[in-house]
Amino acid sequence: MLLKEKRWKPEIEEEILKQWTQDQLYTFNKTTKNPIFSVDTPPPYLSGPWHVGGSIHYAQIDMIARTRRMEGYEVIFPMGLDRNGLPIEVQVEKAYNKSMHEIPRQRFLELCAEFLDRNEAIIVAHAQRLGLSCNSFKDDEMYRTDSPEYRAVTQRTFIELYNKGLIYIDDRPNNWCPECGTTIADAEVEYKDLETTLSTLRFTVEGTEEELPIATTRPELLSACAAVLVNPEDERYKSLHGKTAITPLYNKSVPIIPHHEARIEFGTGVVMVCSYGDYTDVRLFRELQLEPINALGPDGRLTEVTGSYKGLTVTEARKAIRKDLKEHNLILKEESTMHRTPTCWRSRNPIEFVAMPEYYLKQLQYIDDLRVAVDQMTFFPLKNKQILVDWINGVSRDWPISRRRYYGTEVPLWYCKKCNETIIPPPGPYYQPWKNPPPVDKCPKCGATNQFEGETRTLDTWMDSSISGLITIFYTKDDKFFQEHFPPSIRPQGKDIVRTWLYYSILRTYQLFQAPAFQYVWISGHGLDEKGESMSKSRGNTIDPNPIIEKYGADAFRLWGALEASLGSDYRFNEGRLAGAHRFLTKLWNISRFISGFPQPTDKNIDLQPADLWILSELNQLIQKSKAGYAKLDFIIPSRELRIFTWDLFASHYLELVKGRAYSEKDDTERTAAWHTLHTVLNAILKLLAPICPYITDKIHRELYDIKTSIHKHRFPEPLTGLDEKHPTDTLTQFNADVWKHKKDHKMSLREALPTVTAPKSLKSYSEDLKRMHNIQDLKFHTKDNTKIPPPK
RNA sequence: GGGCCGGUGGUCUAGUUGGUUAUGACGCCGUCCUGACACGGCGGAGGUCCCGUGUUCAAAUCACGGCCGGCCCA
Repeated sequence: MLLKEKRWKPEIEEEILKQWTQDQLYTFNKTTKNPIFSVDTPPPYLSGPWHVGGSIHYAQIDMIARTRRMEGYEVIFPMGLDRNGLPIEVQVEKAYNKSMHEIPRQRFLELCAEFLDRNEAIIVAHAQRLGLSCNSFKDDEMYRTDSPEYRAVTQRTFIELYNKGLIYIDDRPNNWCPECGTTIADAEVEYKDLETTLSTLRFTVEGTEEELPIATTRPELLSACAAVLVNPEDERYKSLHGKTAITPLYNKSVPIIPHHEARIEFGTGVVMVCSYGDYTDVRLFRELQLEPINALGPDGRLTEVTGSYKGLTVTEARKAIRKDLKEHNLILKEESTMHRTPTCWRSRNPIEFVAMPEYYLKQLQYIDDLRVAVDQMTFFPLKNKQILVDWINGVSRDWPISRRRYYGTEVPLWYCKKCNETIIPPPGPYYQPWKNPPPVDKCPKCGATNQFEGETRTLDTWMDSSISGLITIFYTKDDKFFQEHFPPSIRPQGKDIVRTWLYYSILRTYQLFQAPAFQYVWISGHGLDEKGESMSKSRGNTIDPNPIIEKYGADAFRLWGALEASLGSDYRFNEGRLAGAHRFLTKLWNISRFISGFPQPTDKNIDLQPADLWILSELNQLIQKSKAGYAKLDFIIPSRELRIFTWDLFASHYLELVKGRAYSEKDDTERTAAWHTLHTVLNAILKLLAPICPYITDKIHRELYDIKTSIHKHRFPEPLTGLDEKHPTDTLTQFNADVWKHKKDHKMSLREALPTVTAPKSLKSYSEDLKRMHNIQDLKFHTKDNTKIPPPK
């Protein structure tokens, strides 16, 4: 009963954690009669450990799960692990200093899995230490996006969409490294300032034959020039708007278009747009709907459209065309310049943009339906819904979903070598076409046998992660359950991946089920560093949560996260404030230690005194405000309310007020009422704080109130009925402050007696408690609202 | 370049459906061991609520413009 430890220490948390694990406290009970609430936990990506922002993010999501549990729901809160995709491949390639193309595919996959397993162990252990109440952390009960089961579901959805005619092949420019001979992803592109030659070429204006000099660093792409841009504000060229230019050497007509992308001060102020000199070109081709010309082939060499430069590499071709242009007197000027050049992180060479056939998922035709679906979901906070709405309004092309990478879910297709027919397998198993035989013996179109080629590409990882919500409610595993509990209740996530994870999840769910993907969407802000910049490995400003948890404990860390981050807004890391959160837990511990010295009365009929009624009435307000905050999933509200009530009202005023009664030797109704009230209030505080600080509340609650059942199996307290809501709280706290100040001003000890004090009349009912608290011999009352204390003689 | 969000004492932050002396934390200053807590108590100093204009009887709160910061996209 009596709390033994003098202080709350982080090490106690580890003992409690062991107990939770042993008791399997948070297991999901499918046969429950309670309403079910399902949380589509973001499966952490296993490229490295969490920084404090990541840990707080998950702690807050855990608060959602714990809140709903204490509201009476049976909660599905899975632990998933996102293991597909490029970053892990890059890590492996860096570690072995080899491209994945230089390693046998099977071996490469094994190396990735080894890295993932190592990172997974670290993250899972950390997630548990943080106090996450996921249903299970058992190895075989967490889901992994690279497991055969998960990938089979991803492939099943691909097959379904393919059969519906929603997937097609199209050419799109990709990042291409001529040195490595492969496509690389955007994430692998590094920008470097490299020296290059800026050549000013002699274009002419059609009709007038007027000279139009254009500076470019990519003369070898001249044959792929599709337009010429001038800035609309540029006075020099206003007369040319809408006219046509003739390219040198190729004598091709291209439109002259006014566009803000042309910088007046760069070169001659006129730029040529080619497929594809850089990202800007790629974008402009799309925006201006220009027809691309493939001057560069997938082999990294120039194509026949360039004429005599066919077969040359980019470097060779640039040299050759400059020579030819000079011979025809088409170069007006050449100068050296620094150019921000996209390069391959591995080979360090400039990359190219080459069009390649890739698979696309249709999405444009769904935009209107998605808007409707989005309006059927409730957003926490509402303002962050706008990020999604803006994105949906801006979607302008279909989603490219195939990747020329290895560590991902395979595109489940085979091709007939003879007639090029695409073979699509039936949904169900996990397919690896690059090593598995096709699902047919002979081609359904031409009848050829054993003439098949498996697809080698994989899917964009968002194809996998966008169905996590369905997995959460046992999609394909338990059809009845799935149908009864669709859609999943809530998608909690950061605002940085609204355009990807959230958008794609909504799109995919709609395509599969023609319904909104979630009931609720909860979108949080970012954890920033002390300076207010978001933490990232590339910035080098990440803060490791582990030393913090070791020093202050997970509860203090979580409480800080709750107090700091108002719903949907960014927050900054600040150790001093975290230490402040820790101090609150010490305070709570000491309050509990004090109260644990008194037995909890078992009597049914308690004769509550005015001071007891006062604090219980205040408690009622606390319960209402806290629960309202929890209902909004905005944890700053209950955490602040609890802090203020517990520290500034309950401890400072009520505890002092009832000490006389509580310590009384007399076994009377007044003492019983004090004991009863102390325990009632503490018990309620613990339950209200439990979702935020699961460790300390469980510990105290077990020691004082329920040794058998964890606080996390209990519900939030209900407000007490029949209490008068009107109490002179401000007058009471002000009176106490006045007395304290008086004694302080007169250098009196707090224990010292005061012969006479005159207090506001509204405090009359607390007379006995007040007299004992301040050691007042004669307490009088008057109709004024001030306090009168004669100075000591 | 475009979009979104924000800008409140030294630092960070609540409050923004407009309405009395603007919330709290950390830090700072002073003081005190009071029957749980010095990781505590009590008292105190410290603010043009980014700037400008406007709407209004009334603006931290609404509108417009600007400056600064963050994030995302291109």
